[in-house]
Amino acid sequence: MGISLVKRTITRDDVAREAGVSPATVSYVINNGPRPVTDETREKVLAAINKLGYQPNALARNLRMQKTNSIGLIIPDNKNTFFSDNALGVEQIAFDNGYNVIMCHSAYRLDRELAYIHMLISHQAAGVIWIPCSEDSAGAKLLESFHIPFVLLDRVIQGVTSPSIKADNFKAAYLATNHLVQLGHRRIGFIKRPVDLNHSIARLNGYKQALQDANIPFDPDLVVPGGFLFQDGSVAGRQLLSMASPPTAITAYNDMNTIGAMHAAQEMGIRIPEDLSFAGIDDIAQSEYCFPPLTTVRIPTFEMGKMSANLLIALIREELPEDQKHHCLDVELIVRESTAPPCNSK
Amino acid sequence: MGISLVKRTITRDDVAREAGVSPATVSYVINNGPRPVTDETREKVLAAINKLGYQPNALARNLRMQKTNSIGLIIPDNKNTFFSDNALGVEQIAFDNGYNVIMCHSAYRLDRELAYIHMLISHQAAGVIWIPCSEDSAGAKLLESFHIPFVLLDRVIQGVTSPSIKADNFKAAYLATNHLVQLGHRRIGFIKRPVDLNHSIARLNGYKQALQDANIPFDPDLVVPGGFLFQDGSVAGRQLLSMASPPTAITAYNDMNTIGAMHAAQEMGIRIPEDLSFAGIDDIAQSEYCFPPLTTVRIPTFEMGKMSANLLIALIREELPEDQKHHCLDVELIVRESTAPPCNSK
DNA sequence: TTGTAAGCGTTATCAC
DNA sequence: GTGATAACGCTTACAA
Repeated sequence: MGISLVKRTITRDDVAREAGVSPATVSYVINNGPRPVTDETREKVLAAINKLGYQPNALARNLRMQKTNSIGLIIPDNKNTFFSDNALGVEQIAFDNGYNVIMCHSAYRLDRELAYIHMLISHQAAGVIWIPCSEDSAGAKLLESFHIPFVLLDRVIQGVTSPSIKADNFKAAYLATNHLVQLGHRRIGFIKRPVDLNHSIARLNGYKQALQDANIPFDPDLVVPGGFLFQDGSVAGRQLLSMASPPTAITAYNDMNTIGAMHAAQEMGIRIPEDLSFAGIDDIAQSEYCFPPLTTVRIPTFEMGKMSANLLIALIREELPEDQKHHCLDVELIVRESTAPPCNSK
Repeated sequence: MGISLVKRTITRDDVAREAGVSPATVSYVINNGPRPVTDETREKVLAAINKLGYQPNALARNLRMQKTNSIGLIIPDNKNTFFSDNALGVEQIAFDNGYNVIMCHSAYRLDRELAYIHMLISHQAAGVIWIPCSEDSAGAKLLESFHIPFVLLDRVIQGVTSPSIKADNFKAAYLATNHLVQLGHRRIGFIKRPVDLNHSIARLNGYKQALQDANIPFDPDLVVPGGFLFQDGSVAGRQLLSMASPPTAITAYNDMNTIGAMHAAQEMGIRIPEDLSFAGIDDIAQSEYCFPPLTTVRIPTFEMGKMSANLLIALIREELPEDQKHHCLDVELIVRESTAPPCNSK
């Protein structure tokens, strides 16, 4: 027994009746205030809660309190580990602080993004963490008009001054390119994002700066567009490698394209790293799995997620100092080298 | 203007006042029923809604209706693409049906799982999709006692009769192993899950059956435990390859371990596929990125997520026929072969 | 066809 | 220290 089989919710009034106290007293026990309760009464109430298996109704509570513990997380694609890893960081901090996360996938579509924003407003979300899929500001305006705080993750929107978190994308590309420069390469191919956004432009600039610092002239022919699929990187790689004077090293705005290009090179029978070097930026795929090992710059996605949640919670609690609204997280080069014997040694 | 700058929520009563009608009429317009409204009144109401930027309060609505549109999704780890891909499928179907998804990460911890289940009960979740991290039935009992329907994804819990979705794990391992058998291999190593669960036992059995069907005696020495990390697969691979009489082909209960083992072999300078073949089962990493190309069995994670959401929604609507409660999704072998010239041709 | 009002399960302000 | 009771914003039965 103990478990009710009738489909009627057990309310605070039931608990009060069972414990022989008033409904208000039950609230005071549950919420540990705002008024004191004698230990004896408390015991009675807790016993009744236990016996009835009472669970407070968060809907009623939130309606009354005029606020919720829900935060919306809007990301373009959970299949992409860059986003899902961010999501994990957000969830972790949210959980630790008693918030729950409503997952919203825009699928890179503005209409879905707006639909979700309407939903979040309707559900009285306490705040939103958002990786926008465009620079459109309609959603931001909407959230602002309903006084729902939000944090922009990885992207920016023109004219929106909300807190933001990003990685040091310039440095990421700089480090990857510079690693290849240090290996002695002077013709370094770069696969760029097919449609440039703020962060991909920063990466292209990092590439250019690393070349410039090494007194290597920038050759626009060595920059080719990749794509969002692994195969796109492969195509871009083949394009670079079939040039009259092909690069001796390749990097890209993200690892999906780096790995695709590396794959293409391997299919072409080119020896890596003897005849061609690679360095990546770890957005999406897990470069760790590559062979030969691939040196990459790690983007701290999980940390970005955690930080954005911390920022949002501070914002909700109105405890966020103005000078801590915008953060750029540092990135780190991870050198991976093969201990494998040369290819033809066996 | 048009957007209120005072932090006061605009309610249905405000709309009614603005439109010069009663609050009830506003509801009838918003909900398209249950009573008819003249076109003229409707226009007035819609105009007022628009002018005031009114958004109905879902909390109040749900409290009144005694039900919500929220479904809980409990997964162990969103970083693992097996789970995040499932999540994407769930979200897609949920969105299409007007449900929102509350993401709950158990991080493989029972206490977190239970904490989330309590949260979902408290929030009056309409249903739950759950990839349990253990065979403990406390959470299931709790959900049942609150009459919250749930679907078990990929796992089963002893004594729990809720609807379930899984992949044909037996067939997956059978296909992978059989692929290697067809290539002529007779000593095939298998990396098993360190702690066996229902699905990993099915995979081990699939491996055994494929051997048996080819009249290859089962050699327990060829089965070694892997782990949850890429490195674990690498260690297991080295273990197999340093045997007195090593296998000529290797497969594993998941691709994390397959790829780890393949990596180990490459580090050891072993030529693939000339001296050693691999076949995988695509749970986690994206085998597509491997070189040499890796033949794998695709587990339809996205489809599993979609199907579980469809099942749950039918269950919520009490429209789920008894004979459609349990589903086992088919799996498919994806043969990938290299077009690369042999390793030493250059 | 439309208005009025009860009630969903809470919290918090009153009295006692 | 505790018990009644008025909101919170909505849906819907009932009244007009």
